[in-house]
Amino acid sequence: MDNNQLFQKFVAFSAAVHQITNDITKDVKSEALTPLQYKILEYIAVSQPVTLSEVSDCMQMSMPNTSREVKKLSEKGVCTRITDPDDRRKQGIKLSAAGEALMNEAFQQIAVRFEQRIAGITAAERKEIEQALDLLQHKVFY
Amino acid sequence: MDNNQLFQKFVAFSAAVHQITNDITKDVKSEALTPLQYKILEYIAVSQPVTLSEVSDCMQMSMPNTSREVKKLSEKGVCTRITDPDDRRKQGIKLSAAGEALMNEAFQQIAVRFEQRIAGITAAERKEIEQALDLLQHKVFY
DNA sequence: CCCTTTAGTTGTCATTTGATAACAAAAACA
DNA sequence: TGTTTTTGTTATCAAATGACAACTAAAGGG
Repeated sequence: MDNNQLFQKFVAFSAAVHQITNDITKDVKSEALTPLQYKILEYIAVSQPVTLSEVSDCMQMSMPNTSREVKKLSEKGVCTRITDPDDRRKQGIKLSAAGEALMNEAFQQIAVRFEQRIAGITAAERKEIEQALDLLQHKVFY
Repeated sequence: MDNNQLFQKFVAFSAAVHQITNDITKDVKSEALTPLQYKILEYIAVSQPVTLSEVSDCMQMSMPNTSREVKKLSEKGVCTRITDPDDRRKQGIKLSAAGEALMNEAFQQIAVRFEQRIAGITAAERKEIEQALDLLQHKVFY
């Protein structure tokens, strides 16, 4: 069954991606943040501004726990919350300047490790990789 | 800088893979297992037989904690440990019959969701996806 | 205007996970 | 043979995370 073969590849591939990204982002998170807090901050970084509910949905955690963790993040000065003037129940969560600095540093480290990983690759291969990333993102991981 | 663009894609892609696989495997884990225990069991399933040290390395957890969690898994009857006759310090960890059954069921559920996700794709597209998975796994996530 | 829904907060408790010290036994090595 | 290294265990403690109840305030709908 061809279907099954593709699924096998998918499973192996997902496992590999998890493994490698864990490896690459290992020890990147600031000492001041717990792993969960780092993940939340990473999510905020790429999706800002976000609401608490969006964080809650995407991170698959309950509102009370999300509220607590985001509160800690803003207490640590890495994100800010401003009430949405159109709907004063909602709040827009963004990185603060300190948060931007922190995440820039983190991404920098990750970038270095990523480049080490793909060092010595030809321009043609690079192109192929780029296309493969695009393809999969559109057709499978959308 | 082209380098940076590729890195951006890599980050976005990794995030998407995490998100989608979390979504797909959500609620799949047996009620009897904690998330960590499920991940360990998944690792054992695809790499068996493994030693404790291998689990410890791959899951990036300390030996004491690994020992504890694997002990719980065998107490729950989902894996077995047999002492390596060639080196009696080591032990080969495998899924038990119950563990196999549990993981089969889990993979079944994941497979269903995966197929829903790629439903309505042409044979040519399927081929492309397969090739992209292979390419990335060999050149980036190895 | 009342009622319901949505968005978020606070507090509390249980469970999970991480960290560390102290240990045992087999293997490797000198 | 004695020492060191590898592999794993047990116990204990602290921190992180998850679950839930009770609450506030704003918005929406009749």
